Amino acid sequence: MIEKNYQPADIESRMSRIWDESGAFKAGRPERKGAEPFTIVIPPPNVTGSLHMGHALNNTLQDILCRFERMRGRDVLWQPGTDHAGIATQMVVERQLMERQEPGRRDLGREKFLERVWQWKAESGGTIINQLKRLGASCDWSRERFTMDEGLSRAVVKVFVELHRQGLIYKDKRLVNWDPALVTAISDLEVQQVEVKGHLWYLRYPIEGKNFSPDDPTSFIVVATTRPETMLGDTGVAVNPDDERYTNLIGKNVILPLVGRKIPIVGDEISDPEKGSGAVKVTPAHDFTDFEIGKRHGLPQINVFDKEACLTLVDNEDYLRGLPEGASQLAEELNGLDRFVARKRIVARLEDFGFLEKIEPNVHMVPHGDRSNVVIEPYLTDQWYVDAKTLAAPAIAAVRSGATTFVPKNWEKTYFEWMENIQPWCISRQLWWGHQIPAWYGPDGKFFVAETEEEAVGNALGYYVEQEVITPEQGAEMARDASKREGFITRDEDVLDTWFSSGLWPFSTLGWPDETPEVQRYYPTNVLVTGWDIIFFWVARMMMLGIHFMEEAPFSTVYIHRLVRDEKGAKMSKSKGNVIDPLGVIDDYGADALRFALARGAAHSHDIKLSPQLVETNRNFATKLWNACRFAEMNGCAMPADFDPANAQETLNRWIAHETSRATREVTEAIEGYRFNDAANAMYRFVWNVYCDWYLELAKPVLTGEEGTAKAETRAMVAWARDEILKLLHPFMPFITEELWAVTAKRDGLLVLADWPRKAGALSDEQLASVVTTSPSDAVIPSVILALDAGEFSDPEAEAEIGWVVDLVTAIRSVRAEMNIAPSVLTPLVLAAASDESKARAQRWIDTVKRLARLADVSFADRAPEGAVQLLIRGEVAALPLKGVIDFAAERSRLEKEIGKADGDIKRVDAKLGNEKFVANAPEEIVEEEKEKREAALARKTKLQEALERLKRAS
RNA sequence: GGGCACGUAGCUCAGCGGGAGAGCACUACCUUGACAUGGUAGGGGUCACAGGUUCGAUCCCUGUCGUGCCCA
Repeated sequence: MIEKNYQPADIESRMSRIWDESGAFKAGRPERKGAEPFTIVIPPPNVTGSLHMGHALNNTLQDILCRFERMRGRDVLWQPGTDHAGIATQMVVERQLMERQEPGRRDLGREKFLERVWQWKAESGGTIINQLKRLGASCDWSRERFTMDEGLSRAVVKVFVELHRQGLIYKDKRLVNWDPALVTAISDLEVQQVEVKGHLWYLRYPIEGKNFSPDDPTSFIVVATTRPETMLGDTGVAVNPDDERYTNLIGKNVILPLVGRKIPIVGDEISDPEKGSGAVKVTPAHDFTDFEIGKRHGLPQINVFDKEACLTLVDNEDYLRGLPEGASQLAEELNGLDRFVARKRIVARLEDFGFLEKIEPNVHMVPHGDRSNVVIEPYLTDQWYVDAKTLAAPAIAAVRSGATTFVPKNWEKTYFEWMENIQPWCISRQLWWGHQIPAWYGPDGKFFVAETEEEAVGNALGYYVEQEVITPEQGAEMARDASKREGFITRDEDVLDTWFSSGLWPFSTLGWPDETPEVQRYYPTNVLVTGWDIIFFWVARMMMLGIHFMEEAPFSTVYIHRLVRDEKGAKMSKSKGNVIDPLGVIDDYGADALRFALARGAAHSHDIKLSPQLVETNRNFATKLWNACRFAEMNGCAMPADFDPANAQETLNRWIAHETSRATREVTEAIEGYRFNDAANAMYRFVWNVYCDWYLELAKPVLTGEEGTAKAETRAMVAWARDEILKLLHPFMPFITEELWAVTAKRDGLLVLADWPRKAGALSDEQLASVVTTSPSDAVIPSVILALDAGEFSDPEAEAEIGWVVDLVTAIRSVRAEMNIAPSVLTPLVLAAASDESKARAQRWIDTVKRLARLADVSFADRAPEGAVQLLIRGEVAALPLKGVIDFAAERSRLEKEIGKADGDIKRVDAKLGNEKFVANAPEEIVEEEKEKREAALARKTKLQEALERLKRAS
């Protein structure tokens, strides 16, 4: 029994439980052993995260695919889980410690702190997973994984060690993006370029050997910089070799103001004569461009900052080297200052001595850490790197060859662009939470990489014994007792970038490096679904590592969806306060409504603009479906076991079978093509505008009429079409459809595992195989094809008849509305000179048409009565005698307008047909169509003119 | 500066070579036995602009203008 009101909250909690208990989402269900697998790995959300609209969209789309394929009989594995989010998690736990006024991270020490992180994870790490369940995500929750799990960690170590052995992981001293607040390196992708209103400082650098005077331009060269404080680390000045102002200066030296360091002027193409003064200071240790310039010209790298981006000058050998007496005074004065305080001091000091020429306002992009939101410092450190360029080559090739394809295809260009310009990937992070790097250092800094401490230590001790640093006895002792080697052999403190482990996700979650049956069966996966904003995080990493270790790309398709924005098109952000919380929306309107709203908006070329109102609209759709099912129930609609829609006798029933078949085809093809919006919108139209608006309305007289075969068949068909609708809608609106499935009939099983309505002409792989194996000489048509032909239901005659009814009813309603005829007034209808076919149709539909068009009765006549409103329905006149009601002038102008339209059509077609080139060049069927159009328009015009004549006579 | 999109009804978007569409919003009427979270009807668009290709362009090409995003 269906409840009177649709209440999503009730249904959703109940269905979640039922699905969970049934094990419906589990991969490898025994009855699907022989089925083809369908695999999606979830792009692992951050364990600290909570569900935002982006997740809601991303997972709705994945769920549509999974439920669709599950209903098509595939063995679906949707692999869920979260990543450990090194920086974010560490920040969350540190904040928690602070709020609780407990000892901080450094006070606790590494081991204790990590215990706290695990404790936090146990308590709060399941948030987003539970939220995904509320959305209805049909993941195999029994297989949930976490990137710090034992197995996945083993995969990480193995990958690190192997890549290192292959020379694809190495240690290097390069500039990294350094976050001075979090005190760690971060990746390019964690850096946000933010437009900042800054300044351009023009500084005078005195030329060696000249007497510096601010009034003598030949005594100095002007450099422009956005970061004057870095001048302490300058080791050169670069000018463009083609810049005539400076060519004579190349090779000379300048004396660095305040510092006194002698640094060369070099010629380098990178210097843009148009920009600033045309000369730039070169600070190789603090700027990516300068680093390259420095390398080209052999300039030293002088690092003047510490890890927190405070000046470190005292005891800084690189800085002090070669400086004149008195330099240490400045060093002491500035030492320890924050970079922005230092900037002010240095600028003031430069100004005092006449070294500051001018300051211009300058809007420029400044890198910020996306977590800490502080300015990122290019910083010279030792870090571990992955040779991404080498790994990228096969990843590029996989897309070029079509082994992996992007949907929509144009994202491939972005992918190539990025992959072809990929930089070495810095994978070490100065954090505690994460996979600690499996490298051990000896006293001389030499490192030993191995999968286990035992192995690494063994190698190290062997080496140092051989080098006679220690005796064999000492070595044996240290090998036996870990405390003995403390301080001699130490493990690398750093951990790996979270993405290093996420990159392994498509196979580490399946049990790799163990040779599990799951790896065999579910790798490679079918599709990765992700937003374009993070294409490089997931796609690139998973592609590179997947191909390298599994010898096959991790997914054959990458579906890129757009972003969810607010109703005005602005990106949702906490600071703007325009965030729509998916859970709030689910509370208000239900998960099904949210999912359907997202799916209907998920077009390929646009971001989705979402508003609560839009979700409400889709909740209304759910209500509509609910009430349609209630209607069916109240009318005793049920499907006998042996019911076959293809054998229906009633035209109306054949028509809805025809329309259902068409909807099935549309929806199936749209999902197959990842056109979620087309699929959802096709269902919206079919349910509302076909099933509810016409089929149920037209069926009402039968359902409320006398018992008999027609009524029995209609009851069965109403139920059949309803079931097809529930199936077709299930991937989009799983909760309501499952509920309605359960309450509308006695079922063999859950809807989630029911068979997808067969698309006309589509063969399952199994069926295909059986067709293919049938030898061509075999005259027997495989039975499977016959069965499928029956499944493709088409009935143009039924379509024509119901179309006629629809047109008639619509036209009468329209004219009644125009003439302001009250609904309570029933009018007669006269069909003039009706064909036998129309007469027969009218007889069959008389009750329905009377009801829907509010008619008193229907009769036939040779011609329309005098003074009637005359409607043209599919070439024949239907008249409403409305003496006393009809406004002759208005009716005349209506008919004249109609005639005008017909005339316009004829003229347009005549223009075409009169054009020799058209007749000669256009395809025959188009010409034929145009001729038919002309005929039709002409016939319409003739009839309308007759009607007008009659009207004139009457008035 | 380089790249990718996108300018179609008030709004959000579909259509992408042969008669301009949907949803929402709006207007009018309707509490008719599934549904007012509803029904019926209606108004509303030189498909950004300019060229070109074509028998024919909202659709393909070029350019202009405008908008958004990504990378420098």
